[in-house]
Amino acid sequence: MSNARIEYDPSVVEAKWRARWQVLRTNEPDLDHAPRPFYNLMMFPYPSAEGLHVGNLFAFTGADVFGRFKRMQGWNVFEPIGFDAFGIHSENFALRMGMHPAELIPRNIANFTRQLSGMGGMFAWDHSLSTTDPRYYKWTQWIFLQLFQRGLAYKKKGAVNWCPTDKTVLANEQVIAGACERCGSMVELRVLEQWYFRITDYAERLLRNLDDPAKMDWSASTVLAQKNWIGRSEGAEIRFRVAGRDDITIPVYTTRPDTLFGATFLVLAPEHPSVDSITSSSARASVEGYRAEVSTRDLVSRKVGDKEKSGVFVGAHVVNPATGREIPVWIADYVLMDYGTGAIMAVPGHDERDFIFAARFGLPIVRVVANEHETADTPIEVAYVDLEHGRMVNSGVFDGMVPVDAKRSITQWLEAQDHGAGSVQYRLYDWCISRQRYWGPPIPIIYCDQCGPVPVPEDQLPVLLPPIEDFRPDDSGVSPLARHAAWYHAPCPRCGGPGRRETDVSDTFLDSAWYFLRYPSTDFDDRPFDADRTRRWLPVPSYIGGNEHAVLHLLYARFITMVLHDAGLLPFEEPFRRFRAHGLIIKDGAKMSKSKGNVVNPDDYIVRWGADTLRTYLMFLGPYQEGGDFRDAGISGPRRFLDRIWELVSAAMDPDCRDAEIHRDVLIKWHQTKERVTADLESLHYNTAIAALMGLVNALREQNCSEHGVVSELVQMTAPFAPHFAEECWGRLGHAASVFDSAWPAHDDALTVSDDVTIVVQVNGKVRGNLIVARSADEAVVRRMAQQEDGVRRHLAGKTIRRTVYVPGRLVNFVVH
RNA sequence: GCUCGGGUGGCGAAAUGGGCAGACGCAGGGGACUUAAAAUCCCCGGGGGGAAACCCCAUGCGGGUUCAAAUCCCGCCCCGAGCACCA
Repeated sequence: MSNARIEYDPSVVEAKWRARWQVLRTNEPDLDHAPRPFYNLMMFPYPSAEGLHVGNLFAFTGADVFGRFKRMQGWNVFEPIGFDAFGIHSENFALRMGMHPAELIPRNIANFTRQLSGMGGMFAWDHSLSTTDPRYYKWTQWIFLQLFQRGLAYKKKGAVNWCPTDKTVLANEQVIAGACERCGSMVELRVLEQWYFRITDYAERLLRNLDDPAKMDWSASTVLAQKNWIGRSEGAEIRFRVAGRDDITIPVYTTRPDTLFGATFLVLAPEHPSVDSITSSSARASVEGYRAEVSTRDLVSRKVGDKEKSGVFVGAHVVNPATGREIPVWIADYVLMDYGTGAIMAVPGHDERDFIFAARFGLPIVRVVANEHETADTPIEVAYVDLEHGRMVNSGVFDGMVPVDAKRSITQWLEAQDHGAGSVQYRLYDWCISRQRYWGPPIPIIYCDQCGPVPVPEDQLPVLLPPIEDFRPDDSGVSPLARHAAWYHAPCPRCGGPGRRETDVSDTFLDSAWYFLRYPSTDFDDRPFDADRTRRWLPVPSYIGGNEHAVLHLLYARFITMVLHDAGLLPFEEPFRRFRAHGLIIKDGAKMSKSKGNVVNPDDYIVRWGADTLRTYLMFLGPYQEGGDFRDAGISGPRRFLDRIWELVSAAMDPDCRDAEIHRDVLIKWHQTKERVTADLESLHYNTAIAALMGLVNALREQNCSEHGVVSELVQMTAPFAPHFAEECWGRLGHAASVFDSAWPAHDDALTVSDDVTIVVQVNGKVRGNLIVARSADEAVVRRMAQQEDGVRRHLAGKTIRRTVYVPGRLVNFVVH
């Protein structure tokens, strides 16, 4: 047979099947009639100029393997891909290259498309999208309007980091030690009007659903990150009366109302609105000086801990409602205006930060909790913060209680006395969505002197981003769009009078907060997502992505989905049923990044080894959900593995290999492998699935077996990892249709257990021999045989067996003294 | 500082309702084939001792529970990621 000698040439095989998939529309499911829809989602990339590196490919391949597996299990898999191409990254890169992002992005997308189809992804290209396409961002703007109409979008002043050299707003992570990460100049704090989304209204629901298995099955690490980010805490809001004033009380939020008797001063954020009215005339100069000093500091250094505490006395006192004593009021920048009420009761005895502050400024420290070795008068050396242990002291009628109980009792007492009430707070902030930049979707609002901010009517969307040449941000803090007069001036949609467009664009996280809703409906221009399509394909049964998006992207997507659900536009409130975080590829001990100079470009590997070999190698080098170490040398193993399957296929093409007899050992190994690989693919344990397939290949070679049915199923199980290769092998074996339209191999439980088992024989827990017995052998026989093993007999000689431990099918352990 | 991961051969890693530690693979050594090399195929391979049969030690470190611990418990050390004055 002549074609048995054909060598495996990946470049030929891969080009052939990529072309065939495209012609046959193999990867384009019927979105309207698919009987078993399965939406296989992965995080879409930002199309950088550098192209995909193998770290990106690792992520996409793992998701693609899962989609291909599901398809072979009979699902109609929809696996779309798109491009998250708006944002500061593209804009900054374009600025650096002296290009316009509108020119740059299509080029990058073309390169990404080439790479993504080259890796053999099962992508439904007909439904690809780019967030920069007006056909897409029209609906991003529409989503903004949905929130605006429901009162969930609002404007307020917010502090931002401002780089005076780059003349731009910086995100907190772009500020390193108070300096701009790009130019190194010191960052200033500016207060600008910003658009916000009221995500905090949804904090409780966003938190609660995380624990609802009917709605969400997510990686534990991701759930935890979201819980921490939402940061729910329970405590009380307590009102403090200002001494000598009837018109003003100051509410504080505390998680430790039980320590109220130990509150020896109050601290307000420097920006707190009551500061002006309570500051005494003698303190005014120092208060003003302190506030001015604080306001020049950037947001990051303001928030970073482990620095000297600073603050000033405002010259006023409040009354502690528990003790009736007057306590001083200070302002200090360790209290943040945007958490709780912007004011705290300081309990230096039982809070580390208050303790440091009190020690620095000589403020009194009172103990209100004591453990069993301490009394009410034991001086406090370090803040005692344990809520579970110890007893209340110096706390009037609450003395003797455990702090957790006192927390409840004192809250009740406060409510009864009308001094406050139990309260729940969240660490989560409202989502600031405005960006004073160019490369994003304009926020669809027109300001009118008569009507105020007016939403752009839906039928006038999209508000196109004008193609201006000078999109460089300037010193004004106003978006570059404001300089484009023809665009900036627009009539008020309500009264027709002169109006001005909102010049901020929206955050890229808004683009990516709904892209999964758009994919199935990219062919409709009159609606963002079609109701029938959405009902058929969503919520997403499998979403795979990086944990770097554990909080922001995934939380925002959940929030937007919830809002659209409440608006009656979606039949579900959680968009992703199952989410799994993949790991990271490490190279030379570090995460792959351009700044580290350890980026590996997959193109060279695909040319040298083939995409199928690279895919298999990436999935083999470590557990998918943990990542692994990329080393050049390792890739030859997976290639040898494919070569050996190719040889088995060549042999199996011989008619004599049909229905040939299968050695019992091979038969068992075959069924064990099917069971193992199926379970491993389901749980994303790709590295061990490949190891099992290698084991089957080794067994077939040892037994000289290339039975047609076994080799066919081996090829099927290899298909998710090496799709082009498997198609070619499948064809060579004489199967007509695509391997991806074949049914996933089933195993026979009865054939997954071997007839014989190896029993380990131990004496005092140390292995001294082993024996092979029939699985069905009974205990007495096994014990007797075990005692007669040479090594065992030697170690039992002259000793008395005190006890025998027998684990069926596993071991016998003789305990002697 | 807090939270979450993770420390197993020369290397990537397997094995956790406790039960032969190192499956599978890379690199390495030896052999076959070849005039030779590459490719391919076969064999070896944690450390120590021993001629060998065998014996001892070994899953970051120190304790503990158990007939039996990589796996469970207590106390440390190191690495990675995230959060970071959230009252």
